[in-house]
Amino acid sequence: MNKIPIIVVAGPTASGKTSLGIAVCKKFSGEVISADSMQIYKGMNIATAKPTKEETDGIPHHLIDVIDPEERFSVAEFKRLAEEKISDIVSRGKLPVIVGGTGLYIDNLVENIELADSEVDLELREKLTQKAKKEGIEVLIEELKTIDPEYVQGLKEINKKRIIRALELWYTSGITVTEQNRRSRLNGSPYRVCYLCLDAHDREILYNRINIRVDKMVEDGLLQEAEQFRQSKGITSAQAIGYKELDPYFNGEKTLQKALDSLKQGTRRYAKRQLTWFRRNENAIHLYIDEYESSEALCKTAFDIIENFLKEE
RNA sequence: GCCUCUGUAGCUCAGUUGGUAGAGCAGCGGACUGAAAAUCCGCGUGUCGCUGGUUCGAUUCCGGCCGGAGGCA
Repeated sequence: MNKIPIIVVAGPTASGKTSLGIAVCKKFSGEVISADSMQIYKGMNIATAKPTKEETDGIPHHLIDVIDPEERFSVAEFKRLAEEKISDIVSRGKLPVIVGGTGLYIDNLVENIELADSEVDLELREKLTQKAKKEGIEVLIEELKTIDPEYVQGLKEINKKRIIRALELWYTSGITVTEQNRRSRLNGSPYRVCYLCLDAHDREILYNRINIRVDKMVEDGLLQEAEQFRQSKGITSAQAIGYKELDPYFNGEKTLQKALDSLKQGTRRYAKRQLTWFRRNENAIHLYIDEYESSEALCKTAFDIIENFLKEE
């Protein structure tokens, strides 16, 4: 069976993924599938730097504004939705272009990592969280040791969230993380991927773009949007960078300036984590934004790479 | 012009009764399989303003110079 060619445009926040993705779509008659854990939510527009109607310029964008902020979402659901979109796009003779900064989502999709058949059990999760709080995480580690000793042994550090998830997986599906990890890659990927990743040699350049972008968000009404989500207190919006950092300002504990500084800092740290994620991907072709005179020059290089990629087969 | 205080990491500052130094914040590196914009783990990155002197040895003591703050004129 022939593999389906897809393009990925990844990279840290504020690196220019959106505009490159759109340029690629225009050039190769593609459609964007957003791989962004926050842009998927309705209404969270300014903080997540969703492309505006003008920016998209007629290019269809999928998986943006499809989930209510109160609703839970996960990699597994992302993969399911994205797979549907890919076959739809391909059936119409268009090229799927995955654009986004959520590395986990992208890699699960393109590497076809198959997760065990299990439902998320928020109640159980909460119970385990409480238990860890009261009796200490060590108790949970001991418990997990009897279930999946291999996983516990391989842990390089104690990460509460992952330990709880491992127990949750076992109690809801009867499968250990070790077993799931083994099974997840049994079926190879149905895709042939051209994985482009925006990057910068000089971190300062990226950080400056972040600072400018945040100031622009404020001009565009970030405060009003944050206040609106403050009322709803959805589990998701509480996580988004751009709202939680403004809480101390609304509570009168911080000046706006200070709150915005920590918002920028949070975004910088996030960008760093994204870079770490993408850096380890050997298949990614890194395009360094500070190697190019202009965004047109960068686009041209990307176009050449994609053209060659599509010619192969 | 004189007097006082001051100069140590990117920033704010400790410290060394003389044996080339350490906190917080910032930063850097890494992990990542159903919350991932989440959640974790690791790492001081330094001409101790410059220059002479004393000393086995000076960031520390002494002199001069330069920069900063304040006071008196």
